[in-house]
Amino acid sequence: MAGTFTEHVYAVVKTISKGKTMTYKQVAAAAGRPGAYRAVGNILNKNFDSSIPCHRVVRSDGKPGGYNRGTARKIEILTQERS
DNA sequence: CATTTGACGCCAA
DNA sequence: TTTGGCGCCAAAT
Repeated sequence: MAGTFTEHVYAVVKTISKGKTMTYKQVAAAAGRPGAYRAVGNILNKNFDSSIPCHRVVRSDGKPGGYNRGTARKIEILTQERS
């Protein structure tokens, strides 16, 4: 079990079911730091692990946000899984 | 060790 | 309703 906030974020994102999406705030809250939604984005940004569906994490505005592999790619994946 | 950055979020104008 | 500015946390430099 990870004791660091970063590891918790990874675990939470991995928990997101296919076709589902969670906001950065929800992920941060689930990780134990509801106010660290900023850090969540920064953590995922540096994360290049394909085992982590970081593309399932979106903004509260409904916008996809960003993606370390290209925002357009993220939108495409989300559209595919959401269908 | 201190400062800046960054895939955000919410409030005020 | 839309735009701008401020605040937050963790990691990188």
